[in-house]
Formats: sequence, structure tokens, C-alpha cells
Amino acid sequence: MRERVTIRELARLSGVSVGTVSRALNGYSDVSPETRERIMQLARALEYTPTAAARMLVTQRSHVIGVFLETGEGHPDLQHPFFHEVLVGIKHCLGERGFDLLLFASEQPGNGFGPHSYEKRCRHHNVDGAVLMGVDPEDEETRRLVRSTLPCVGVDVALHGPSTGYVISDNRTGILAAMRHLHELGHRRIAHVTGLVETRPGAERLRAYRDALRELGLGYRDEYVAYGDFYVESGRAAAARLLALDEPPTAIVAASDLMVLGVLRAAAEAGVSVPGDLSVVGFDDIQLAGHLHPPLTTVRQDKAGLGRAAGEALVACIEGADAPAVTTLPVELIVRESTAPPPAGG
Amino acid sequence: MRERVTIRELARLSGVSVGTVSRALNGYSDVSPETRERIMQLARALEYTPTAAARMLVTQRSHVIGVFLETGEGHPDLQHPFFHEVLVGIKHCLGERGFDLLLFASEQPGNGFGPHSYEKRCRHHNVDGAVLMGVDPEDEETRRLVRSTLPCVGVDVALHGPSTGYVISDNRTGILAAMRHLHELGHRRIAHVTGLVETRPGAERLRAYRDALRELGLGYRDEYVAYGDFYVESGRAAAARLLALDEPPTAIVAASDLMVLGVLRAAAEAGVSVPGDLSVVGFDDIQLAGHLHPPLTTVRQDKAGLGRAAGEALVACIEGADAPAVTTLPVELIVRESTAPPPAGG
DNA sequence: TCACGTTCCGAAAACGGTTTTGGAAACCGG
DNA sequence: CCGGTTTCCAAAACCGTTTTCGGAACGTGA
Repeated sequence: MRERVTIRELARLSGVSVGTVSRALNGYSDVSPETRERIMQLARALEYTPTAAARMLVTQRSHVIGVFLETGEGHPDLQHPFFHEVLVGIKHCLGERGFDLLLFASEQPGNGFGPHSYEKRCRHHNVDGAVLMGVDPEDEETRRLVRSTLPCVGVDVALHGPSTGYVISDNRTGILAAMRHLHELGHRRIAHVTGLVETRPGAERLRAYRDALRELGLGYRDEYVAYGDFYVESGRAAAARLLALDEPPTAIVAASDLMVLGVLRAAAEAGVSVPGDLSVVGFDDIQLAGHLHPPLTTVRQDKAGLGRAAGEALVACIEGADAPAVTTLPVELIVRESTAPPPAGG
Repeated sequence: MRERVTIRELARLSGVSVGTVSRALNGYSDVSPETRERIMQLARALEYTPTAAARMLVTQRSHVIGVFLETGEGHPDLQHPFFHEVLVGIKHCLGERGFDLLLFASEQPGNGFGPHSYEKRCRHHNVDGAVLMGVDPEDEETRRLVRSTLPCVGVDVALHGPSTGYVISDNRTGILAAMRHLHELGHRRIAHVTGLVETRPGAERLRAYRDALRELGLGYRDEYVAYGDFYVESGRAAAARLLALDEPPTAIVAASDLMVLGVLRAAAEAGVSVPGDLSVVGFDDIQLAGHLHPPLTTVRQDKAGLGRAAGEALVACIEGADAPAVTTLPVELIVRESTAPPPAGG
């Protein structure tokens, strides 16, 4: 293979010093136009590519953002379409600004003693910042990372630290809108299938459900909240239980679209029709939501927007701004066909 | 912030030379057990983390795999759930083996003249290998990369080069199985909604459709192949046209599950019921396929398996094996409820 | 002519590791 | 007691950049 062409090589070939080559290539002013041009010609001809490692070593900047995408036990979070779409947003935003993404994957360190904790891994690769998804904010590892000065931003996880922030959707407003929509349609017995309540969105959605009940003058019933984990199966189980109640709900708001798939399944199995007998509204508006049968009424999160916001917060912080604030993104209730007035006898 | 603790610092504090520290940490033999232990204690205490850049500079290895995930115009490929699941597989496989993933995102290079082409970007970051998804194999950029000695593997894209291979599903067998299934049910008028035929899977699936027709003794009709692009909307348009034919098909096999969502939509709009009037089978078996209404008959690709296979081929190649061969993964027809015998009058 | 700016560039010191070379001490058999 | 091995470690070179410092050459105004 062709040998790596270094800056030294360029210097030799163009008869100047390496320092000059470096300055020429980096657009410094103190090099004559002719010399610069000559060097750049040569660089192009030889397809010179600077070595990131070398530069990183001296500049202490990598132009790389670390991404932690933790895989919960059972179902890797990575598999939830939500995170996928967020990642798209991150990639775009950061890509435009000249960053690449390092997706941390290695479990045992490369060589015996290597990187371990979040913080170590970041230091090891010298990332300029990090975005965390699906991590546990209470975890000691996490806390150590956000306690450091490395710019961090969490998505859907409340992180606090000197240069740390997070982005999240306006879950409360979303659930409130869903509830009001249902209420307006005439529903009075509205149940909630929660997400993982240990997570921020899961908790916020649940609280909002309760608050909405109060606001609408509906009583809270313990039996009307069924605990899920954002994924399909849990939605099915939850709905099965709900529908078997003596006085089943006429509407269900679920904390994720995936779970309403489960709800739909349970409904079909129980012989109740949606939206005829049961209205359901989801959360997320995943790509497929509009193409399901029936098309889902759901509250749309701007998933790519969350990613972009995370990216922007990060670069702002990297470029010297203060700690990235917490930014909450608006959501939107998308009314489709999975909601309707309750059945007459309801 | 605490200053970075370097190997030199460790050397000073433990009263040995830097070379010794390095050897101790890396498990070389020529350092006494006591000295080694002392050094490692210290390293742990100070939370020493080696700098990847420095090591990379001398060893020429990064323990990082580059990932190209190209975003087609219109709908970013990244958004197709397929790639998402593949990525999961890659991450797992490579993570277990101590690699991290560099997701190339940067559009303009970090600093004016920096990395550009695939090859340059790889050289720049010194990745140990690369996996390519959604790229155009005919593209000059791509060809340059695979022509180099860098271990590469494509997924769903046929790449050829000195140390390049690709992984792909057994599309032919999958389509054949789908067609036979339909034929056994009694269908004789079977249409195909293609994927992007410029892509390998799109082309293979189409060819297999034709071959299956021949094998089953069914004539090929031009009007029965409708061209799509793997995404929902194209499936809808295609099905709309198909269903409006004088002699519409009684069954449709689509090149992706996403497109059958479109097909279902079109069917609903045209008032034809699935599977009563029309059977449909998809491809991929995306997570949601089993939860749709009706649950989809589809040929399942082992998406995570593709990712793992890609990862394994890569490390094999990195560790000195010959060019990664092309590995094709088996698929499986999952019969659910979107297929049934054709209507009596059909 | 002299002092003084500019403009352009070379030399060299980092950055934080790994690896090679060589040497001192300890150990060995004879 | 001596030549030859081992065992353990120090010194230094090197990886490919950036950046600081200073110097040469060249005006330029007095």
C-alpha cells in the first residue's frame, strides 16, 4: 500500500518546513499566497489527509461527540424506534457542524486495563462532548460524568452538572391535550398505561395523567393505571387487565405508540372494537402510527428535533456558553381515527 | 479541573521510567511483579486513563470501526427501521470485541481542508475497518475505499475489493418461499411491489419474483410489477394502481413491510379486504409486523444477525484473515394472517 | 545610514503514549 | 573468581501534528 503521506513529506517535497505546511493548510495568514498555493496543490495531488490523532494530541479537541445509548435489559433501548429517530437528529445537527459521532459500544476495554466508566471512556477518546440516552441518572457512573467539566446533554433523562443539561418533550402538555380531547369526546372513564415510571418521561406522563383527571373533575382510580414499560407486550398485558375490569375504561391513553399496538391487540382479543367501544391515544407518533389500523390518535414528539436540540446545546456549551439549560420541546396532539365518542351505553 | 494524569506522572510518582509504566500497564513480561503491582495500584488510585490518540499514533490501530450510514435523498435511510436493527447487531458484535463505532456524520470537514471522501475520512480517523450501509457501490468514492486495503464490509450492498466483502440476506429464497406459499393457497395472479431496484436487495427480490413465476408455471405480466422504494407511500401508490387493473392480482408480495403498510392503506381505500379479497406478504419482519392488523405474513430477515455477521467478517479481516467473503444469511417465511386463499370468484 | 516594522518562514518544543536498545545487577555453572 | 545468562529497568527515539519563538529579508520614514 502507498505509504501514509505526512506533513513532513509535504514539507520535504515543497521545500519548506513542516511548520509552514501546517500553517498554510490551516489558513494562517503568515504565509505568502504563492507558497500556500504551491503547498495546497501538492497536498491535493498527494491526497494528503491529516491524522486526527496527532492533531488531537496537541489541540486537545477531537471534533467527535460521544454517544451513549444504553441498552436496557430485555429489550435494548436502542431498538426502540424513538431513539433511532433521535439519533438521526443528532447526526444531522452535529454533522452540519463538523462533528462525527462516536457510538460507545466496547464492553471490555480494548486492552485489559483500558476505559471503563462513562467518564473514562470519554477521556480516553477525548470527545468534545457527550449525549446520553437511556442511562440511569442516579447511577454513580453517570453522576461522575456529569460532575466533570465535559459538556453533556441527556435526552429524556434529567441530568444536572456544571456543563450538563438535557432535552425533553413537553410530556405534561401532551398528556393534558390527550385527556382533554378524550374528555371533549365525552369520555369519563379514562385509563392510563404508563411507561417505565422510573424514567423521566414515564413519570411525567403519569403525573400529568393524574393532574388532568383532577383538572377535568374526574376521580382518580387506582385500578385505572396499568404499569407498562413502553414496549408492545406490556401494553397488551395492561390493556387485557383493564378491559377485564368490572367497569372497564372507555378510553386509554398510553405512554407510547408501541404500547397501543399491544392495547389494540388486547382489544381485538377481547372483542372490543377501536374506536367504537374503546378509544385509545398513544404517544410518540412513530413513523408507522398514521398507517396503522385504525390510524392512531397520538401526541407527536419531535424526535429528530430532540436530537437536534441536544446537538445544539452541546455545541453551544463546547463553544463556551454556560451550562446547557434544559430545553423542552413542544408536542402536538395528532387526532386520527383511534378516538371517538364513547359507546352510547358507556 | 484536575489535570490529566499522564503516564509520565505515574512514572514520576512511582519512581520508575515511563517505559516501565507502559510495559507494566500493558502486561509485558519484563517487569517484576512487585513493580507492576505498585504501578497498577497507583494507576487505579489516580484513575489513570490512557489517551487513545497518543497510543493510536504509534500503534496505528484505533480499535474503532467506522460506520457509513448514508441518507438517501427524501427519506434518510437511517430512518428505515431495517438499518436501525442492523446497527444494533453491529454494535453488539463489535462491542463485545472491544471496538467502538464511529458514525461518520460530518459534512464539511472540521477545519477547511480536512476529510472528504470515504477513504479520507477513514484515514483521518485511523479506523481499523468500516461498514457501509446505503452507499452506492458504483460511486467513485465507494470504489476508492474498497480498492484500498482497509477492511470493509457492506450490508445489503455488493462490494468487491482486496479486503472487502458484504453480508446480505438470502433474498431469492425468501421471495421464492413467499411465492410458493401464495401458490399453495391457490393464488395465480400474484403481483410484486418492488423495492428500489437500483439496490441489491431490490433487484434480487424482483428477479426472484420473476423466477418464481416461471417455476410455478405462472406467466409474467408487466403490469403486475409496480415499482416502489421500500417506503410506505410508494407501496400505497403501487397498490392503488394494481388494484385498479382490469384483472387485479389476488395477492401481492412486497419487497418491504413498510410498503405493505401502504398496500393495506390502498386496499382499505379501495374497499378490498385483507386477506379476504387480497393476500399480501411483506419482507423484513420489522418489529411491528406481528402487531399490525392483520398480523403480517412476511419473510423475516435476521437484521441483527446481518449486523453481527458484518462485525465478525470485519474483525476476521482485521486480524489477518483473507478478504471477508460474502455471507448470505438465511431468511424465514413467517406465516401470519395477511394471507389466505383467494376469493372464490378469483 | 539607521532604527524599526512587516512579512514570511525555519527550528524546536510540545502533546502522551509505545517500543527498541542497552546496561546494571543478580544469578549461574564451572 | 569469571564469562555468560537472565531479569529488570532507564533512556531515547518515534508517531504526526500544532504552535511558539525568533530570525532573515525587505521596505520605510527620518
